[in-house]
Amino acid sequence: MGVTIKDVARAAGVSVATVSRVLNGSANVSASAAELVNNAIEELHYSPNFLGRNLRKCETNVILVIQPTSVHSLYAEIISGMQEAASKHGYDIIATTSYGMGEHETRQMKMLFNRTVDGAVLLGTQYDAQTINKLAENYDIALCCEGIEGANVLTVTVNDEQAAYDAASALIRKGHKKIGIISTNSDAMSSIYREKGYLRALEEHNIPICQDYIYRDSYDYENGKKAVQKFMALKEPPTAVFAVSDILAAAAIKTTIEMGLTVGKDLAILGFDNIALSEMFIPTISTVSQPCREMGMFTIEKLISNITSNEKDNKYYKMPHEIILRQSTGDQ
Amino acid sequence: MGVTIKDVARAAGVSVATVSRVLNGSANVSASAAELVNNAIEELHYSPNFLGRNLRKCETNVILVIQPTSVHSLYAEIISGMQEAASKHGYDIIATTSYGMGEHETRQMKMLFNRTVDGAVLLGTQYDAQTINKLAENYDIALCCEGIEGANVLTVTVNDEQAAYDAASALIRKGHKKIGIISTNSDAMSSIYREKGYLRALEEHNIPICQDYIYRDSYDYENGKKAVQKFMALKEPPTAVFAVSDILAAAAIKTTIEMGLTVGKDLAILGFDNIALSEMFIPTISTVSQPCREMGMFTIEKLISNITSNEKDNKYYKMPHEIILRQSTGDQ
DNA sequence: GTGAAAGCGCTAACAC
DNA sequence: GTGTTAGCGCTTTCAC
Repeated sequence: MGVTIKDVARAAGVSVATVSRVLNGSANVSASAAELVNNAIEELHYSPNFLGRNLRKCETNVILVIQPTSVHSLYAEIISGMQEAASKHGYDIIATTSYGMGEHETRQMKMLFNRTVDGAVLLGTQYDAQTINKLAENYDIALCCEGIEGANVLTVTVNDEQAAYDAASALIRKGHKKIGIISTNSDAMSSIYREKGYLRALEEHNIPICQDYIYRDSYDYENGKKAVQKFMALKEPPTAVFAVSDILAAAAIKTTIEMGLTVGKDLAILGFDNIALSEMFIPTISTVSQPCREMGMFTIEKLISNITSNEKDNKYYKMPHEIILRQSTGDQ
Repeated sequence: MGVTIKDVARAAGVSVATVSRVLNGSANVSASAAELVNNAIEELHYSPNFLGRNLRKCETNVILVIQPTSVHSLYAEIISGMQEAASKHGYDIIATTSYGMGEHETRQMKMLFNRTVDGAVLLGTQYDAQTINKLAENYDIALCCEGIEGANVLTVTVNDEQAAYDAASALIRKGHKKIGIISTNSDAMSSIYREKGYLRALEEHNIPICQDYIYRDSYDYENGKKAVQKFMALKEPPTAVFAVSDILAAAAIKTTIEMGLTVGKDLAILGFDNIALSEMFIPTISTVSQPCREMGMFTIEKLISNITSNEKDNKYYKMPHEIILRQSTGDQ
C-alpha cells in the first residue's frame, strides 16, 4: 500500500492525531506543527486514504445518480447542474447508467446499501412506489425528472400535465384543431401526465378527442416514424402533432419530410425536452423546455439537506417549464 | 449505523469469521452454518459495508471514467461497452464529467489517489504527457479515444490518421478535388492526426493543398457554420468538406442548406464519430465510425488486467474504423 | 496544543 | 469446519 498517516506522522515527528487535525483543518494545532506536517505531506506525496476516513466517519460525501440512458443530453444537463450544487457542499456526483434495466439499477443501488455513497438520485427508475418507499426508510434517495405515483420521497420534476396542456394550447392558438399526440405505452408518469395535459387542452377548447390521433408506443426513435405514417394514412390527418419527447419529434419530422410534406406548414410538430439536437435539427424543433440545470441543482440541495439533517423533506416539487416555438411549428 | 457483520454473527449463533466466509463464498463452511447465516442476513436485511471490506482488501472493484462532456453520445457508447466488460469481471464503472476543465478533472482524479477507485480511464484529458506518466507510476490509468504524444500508458483509440486518410480518399474517389477540412486548433492528438491523414490523402492523389481549405477553430457547433461560410465565400469554394466531428458536420450541413445549396450535390460533407445524431439528421450524415463499444470493452479488459497483475501493459492500441457513406455525400 | 488509544466493519491468518 | 484476533487507515475522545 501507499504512504499512510502514520508515515507522515513519523516524518513530521508528531502523532497521527496531529496529522489528522491538520488534514481536517482543526484549529487546535500550532503553526509550527502544521508546517512540519504539511512539509511531510508534500515530501511523501501523501494522499489520505478515504476508505479509512469514510469508514470512520460513516460518510462518503458522494452521491450516486442513476440515469436510464446516457445518450440523452437532457440527463447530461441535469447531472451538470447536480455536479455544480454538489461541489458547493463538498460532495461528488458519480453517475451510472441502468439502460432502463432493473437488474442494472439494482446492482448500482448496492452502492447505496453497502455505504459506498451517501445518497442516490434516480432519473427514472424501474422500481415501484412500494419498493421506493421501503428504500426511503433506510436511505436518502430522490427522484428527479420522473416521479412515481404513490412514492413518498423527495421528487423534482416539471409539471408534466400543465406543460403538455400549454404545449397543446400553443398549437390550438396557432389555429390547429386536428392535433395528434405521439405518446408512450410505458407506465412512466411523465408520459401519462403529458397525455392528460394534452387531453385537457383539447377539452377546454372544445375540440373533440379523436382516438385515431393518439399514438402510443415506446420511446424509441422509430415510433415517431410509425406514428406519422399512421396519422397521415387517416382520412382526416392531423395538422399538428405533439410528441412527448424531442427524439420522437425528430423522427416525426424526418418522416413528414420524406413523405414530401412541409413541416411547420402541412404538419406542425412540437416535442418535449429541448435537447441539444432540437436546435441543431433542420428544421429546428419546437418544444417544451425543462429547467434541467436548475432541477439538478435543486434536487441535490434538497438531498444533501436530507442526508445531513434528520428531518427528511419528502415533498414533490414542480419546476417551471417553458414553451419554445421554432421552425417545426412554422415559427421563427 | 446499520446492521453489521457482528449482528449477523450473533443472530446466527456463529462467529463473524463464518459470516464473512459465507459472504465471500468460501468453501470452508458447513451447509448448516451457511443456512443459519443466510437466514440471519435475510432477517436483518444485512448488506455488507464495503468501506470496511474495501479498506481491508485495499481494493474497491470500481473504475472511474472521466469524460470531457456528457452530451456526446460517442462517450455514452464507449462507457456502455466499458460497463459490459467491467461487470464481467465483477467491477463497476462510475463516470464523472470534467467539462474539459483541468480543475474538475483533478478533483475527480482524487478518487484514484484516495483509493476510492482502483483505476481510471480518461476519455480526453487536460493533463500533459509528463503528468500522465508520473501518475501512471503509482496508479492504473488508461487513455481511451484520445491519445497523448509521449504518454507511456495504456491507450486505445482508432487510427485517426488512417481514418481521416480513408475519409478524404472516399471523397476523392467520388470525384472531388477541392476538399476543405473543418479541423480544430486544440492540441488534441485526434484532431492533429485527422488533419495529417487528410493532407496525406490529398498528397498521394496529387491534389495540391490549399490553405484556404483548412479551417481551424474549437470543437463547438458554431464553428461548423463559420467554416462553411468562409469556404463558400472563396472564389473557388470546395465541393466537399471533411469535418473532424459529426457535430461540426451537422452545423456545416445546416449552414449549407441555409445558403440555399444542396448538401451532397453542391457540397458533400463527411464527419467523424457516427454519433446517434448522424443517422437521425436530415440529410443523414456520412461519417467515420469508431468501434465505440469495442474500444470501451477492450480498454477495460486491459485496465483490469493491469490492476490485477503486476506486469503493466502500457501499449498503444489502434482499433479499426469504418467509413459510412450516407446522404450528406450524395450516397444512399 | 498534543498524544495515546479505541474503534469504524471487515477479512484473513492462525489455532484448534 | 469454526472461532479468535490482528489490523487495514483513519478520526476523535479523553487525558494531560
